[in-house]
Amino acid sequence: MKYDFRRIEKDWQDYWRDHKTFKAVNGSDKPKYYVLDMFPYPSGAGLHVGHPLGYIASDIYARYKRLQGFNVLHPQGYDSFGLPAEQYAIQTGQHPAITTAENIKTYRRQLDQIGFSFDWSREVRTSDPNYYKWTQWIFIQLFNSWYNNDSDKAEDISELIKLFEAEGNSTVNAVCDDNIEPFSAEDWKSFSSKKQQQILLQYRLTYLAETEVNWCPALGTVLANDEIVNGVSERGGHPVIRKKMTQWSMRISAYAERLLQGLDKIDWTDALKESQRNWIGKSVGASVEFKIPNSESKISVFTTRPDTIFGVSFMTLAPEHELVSQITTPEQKADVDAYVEATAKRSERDRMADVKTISGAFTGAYAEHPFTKEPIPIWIGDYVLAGYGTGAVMSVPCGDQRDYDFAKHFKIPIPNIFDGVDISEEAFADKEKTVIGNSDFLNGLNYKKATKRVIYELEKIGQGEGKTNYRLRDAVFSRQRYWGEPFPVYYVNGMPQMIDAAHLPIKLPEVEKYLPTETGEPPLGNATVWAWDRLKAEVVSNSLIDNENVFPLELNTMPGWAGSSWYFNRYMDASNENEFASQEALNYWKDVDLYIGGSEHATGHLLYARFWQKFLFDKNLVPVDEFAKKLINQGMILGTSAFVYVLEPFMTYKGDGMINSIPVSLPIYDKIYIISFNYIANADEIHEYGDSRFFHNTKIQDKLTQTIRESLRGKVLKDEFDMSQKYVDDIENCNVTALYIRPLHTDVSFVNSSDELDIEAFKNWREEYKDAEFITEEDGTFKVKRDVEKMSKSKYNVVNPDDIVSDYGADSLRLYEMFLGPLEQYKPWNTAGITGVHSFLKKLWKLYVGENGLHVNDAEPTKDNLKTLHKTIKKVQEDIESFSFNTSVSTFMIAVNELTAQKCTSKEILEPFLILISPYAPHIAEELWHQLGHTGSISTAPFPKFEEKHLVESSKNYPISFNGKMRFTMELPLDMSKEDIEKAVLAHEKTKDQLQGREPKKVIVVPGKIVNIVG
RNA sequence: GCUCAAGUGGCGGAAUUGGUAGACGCGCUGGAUUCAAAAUCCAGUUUCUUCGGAAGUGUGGGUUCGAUUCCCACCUUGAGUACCA
Repeated sequence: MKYDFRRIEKDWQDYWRDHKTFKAVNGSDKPKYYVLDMFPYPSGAGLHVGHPLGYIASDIYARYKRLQGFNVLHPQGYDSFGLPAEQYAIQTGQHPAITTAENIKTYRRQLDQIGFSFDWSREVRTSDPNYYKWTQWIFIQLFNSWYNNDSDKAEDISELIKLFEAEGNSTVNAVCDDNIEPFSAEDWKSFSSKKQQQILLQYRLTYLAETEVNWCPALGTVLANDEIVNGVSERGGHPVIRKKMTQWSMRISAYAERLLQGLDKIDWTDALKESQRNWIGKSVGASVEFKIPNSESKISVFTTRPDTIFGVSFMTLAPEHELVSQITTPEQKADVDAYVEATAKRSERDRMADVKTISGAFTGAYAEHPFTKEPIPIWIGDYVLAGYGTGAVMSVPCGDQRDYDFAKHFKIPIPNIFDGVDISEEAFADKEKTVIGNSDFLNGLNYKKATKRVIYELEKIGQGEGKTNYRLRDAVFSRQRYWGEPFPVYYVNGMPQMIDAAHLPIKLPEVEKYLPTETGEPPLGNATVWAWDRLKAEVVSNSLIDNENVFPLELNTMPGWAGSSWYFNRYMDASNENEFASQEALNYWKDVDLYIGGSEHATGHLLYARFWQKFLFDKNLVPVDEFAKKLINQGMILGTSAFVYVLEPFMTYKGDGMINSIPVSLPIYDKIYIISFNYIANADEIHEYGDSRFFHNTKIQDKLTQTIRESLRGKVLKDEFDMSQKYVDDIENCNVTALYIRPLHTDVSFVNSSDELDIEAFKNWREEYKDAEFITEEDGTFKVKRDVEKMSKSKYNVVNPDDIVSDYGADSLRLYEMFLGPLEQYKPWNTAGITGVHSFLKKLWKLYVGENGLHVNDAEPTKDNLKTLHKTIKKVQEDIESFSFNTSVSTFMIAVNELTAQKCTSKEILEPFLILISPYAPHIAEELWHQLGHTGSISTAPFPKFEEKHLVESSKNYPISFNGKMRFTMELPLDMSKEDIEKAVLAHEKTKDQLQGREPKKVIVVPGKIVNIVG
């Protein structure tokens, strides 16, 4: 009988489905264990071999825990709302609901054939109205809550209203908008309803406000900070600009401190915690208020170094700071306006790419030092960011390098306030060594004492206080897209009103055009049935809006992370129609015991989900305030791409109609090698910024191209750095600016086995390169260069798991993915290696089944049999518990090799061995288990018990080393005394050879381990 | 720039309370089987070597009887973050 994996895998997948083998029940005598994967976006491309890596690991763990006697919850679902699904729908010109359903079908088929032990009865889809009903419901809870700093938790908004009615807002210690105006109880009562609502919005945990947002014209939507990478959108790599828009936001900043503290009690990787800490960005210091003489305005700054306040020689405001226009003197107006305008023009990416150029302008205004009362010139400069702190800094050039550079550049005095420190070359920023001088009451104090003292003095004069600042900003929650959760919100007199929870879900309306617009009009604006009838409590036609009780509905939709911020709770009670999950279910499953997913969600999903969980906890809706006890980031499986190189003069980037400077990370290109570092612009677009000159001259460009071509012809392309270094001189001599060797991804179907590219086929495939000049090898062939990178359809390096499963089977795929290397590590995929695990499975099969059927019998196991089994149990158990799945696959291979060599047929050995391997290769294990005569699933068997006694040895093959180097081994009894071991070793012939007549200086004997002779 | 992680054969990787470096697998070489191929099985495979051995875990130092493992400095790669006051 042969190992017929196709038949076996299908049979057992059918069995599991028909018998609902992995259905988890809420409540059991067994202890609970919740194993969760980050649910996938069902993208149109389907799964590639990288996707199941984490699922396989979690599945092994879930199956292991079942064998250990736990009641295991191991669910799966789809994060089916959001940009990726919608972008795919737009590309293919279909409705997102249709493509999403199709994609989910593909995903499900692909997942099923890998043999996961998911409980599909609990499947969730974030785009399902029965699911997003509760996303909307949670949104309403957030709207109806505020953050009370005194109780340090979210409370009902009605409590806040009571406080306002009783004593105004002066005694309220809440997290709220910075620009809140104080009012009394009388004031509150006298306010119009609209004004009251406006004030409440400044306190609510989700609120509508005009904020500066990251607007992405190409995607037609705003993006959250974590959705932007290197100044361009994470999805598609489109430019992002700053824009003021009225948007829903989440007051996540209220939870900054608790999100930070909570990290200490969860078992997540240090790297991930570090990146969340970084994102929260706590810094402790003081806020200081600087008065502007003869003006109502004050400048408030945040500083971590209040101790250096006597070193302030100027102040700097961000160019966008609201005071700039007010305080600028008429003489400086032209300068300041020009600078503000120039800064506004620069894209985020430009600003990021060019942090070295110092620029700024003097406003002509002066502030007053809080202690010395000296006038302090007020400058503006783009090194101060509008979005951090107050958008203004007190500049202490002697203590901060950026202030120092700015002062040097604009010839502003640099007073020294540090004793015994030379600041003629650079600023002195070492807090630990600081001794303050020239600073009145701070003289002679160190950093700690001076900080304490100065805060005391500032508070005394009412011009400052100790303050903790967080980098974490409130999260923008509106998207101008179609494929997302609609807000349960309608507007009366421009003020948002929540729809009563009883009427949820508010279903996504049908629209004719669901494409986003570049101007920011949300697609829901095209819906004709999208108004709220308050009396009937239903969505009605827009034409009725003039009626007394019919109001417009919110046109924005929620971002992709809305649905993923609480889905782990829904799995606990996925079909509940009355609650997002019953308290009974929530109290039983509590939290995720093991969460596996990618590290790319560190500052997005994983932070937002923690935030919502803490909020739900505050509202007594969930029993724990951290949703996942342990989290593992699986590494990415990389694909091998093939490149061919083409010579190209640099093309201007016109994604948003703007001219950009150096393409630091232009994602529109696959990869760019810069030969020279200037820029060719069109003749009518000549700019000059700082040191980088932009000019245009086609003749020079042509000459350069010629030079490069001639230099490169016949050269072997080895690595891009050498290349650029080698030719950079030529380029500069030509006075020319830029040229690229551009690598193009190649479909491997044009590449033969010796890596030669069929250039004609390639050119037909990518017609735009019909006339391009490709770089050849010395022998004139077009060879591709291989490089390992992220697997992606656009890189033509995708390996489809379907092919692997059909050629080698799911068990081979599962074993191989684990065998590839440590789970957390990034590693390249190489299909060739799978034959190793596949032939292992065949050997495993042969161990149980011979030509004439099963050859397992009741033979008494030998000592060796028992030893092999028990050392395997020990190692595999240790490995699973430390998530070292790659080494347990090796252990299985060793065990099968040994048992085969031992000709083991004993059921007593082979049965427990099958249980051991069943989490990894469940299909073959079930099949053999069944053939051994069992009727139920192997997943209900108990995990074998390790017994030390089978591993006890009587002798040890001692390594004998000389000066630490092992030279030979000696078999000696383990109960031999140190002295006898020494004697036996010294008497050995090879010892004499090694010593060559010298006397051993010292002999180290570690019984049971090693002997080392120092000679 | 800062933070973190990692550097071991042709390749993926194994080995840490410091104790036989290269497990396991791929690839490669030779052999058996076969008309042949696939499949399977056996042997070998870090480098150098005068075949006795010797060197060897990014580089240079240190601690130790003994270091891939601990300490210091540096180099390289990857990831994250970036004028955060």
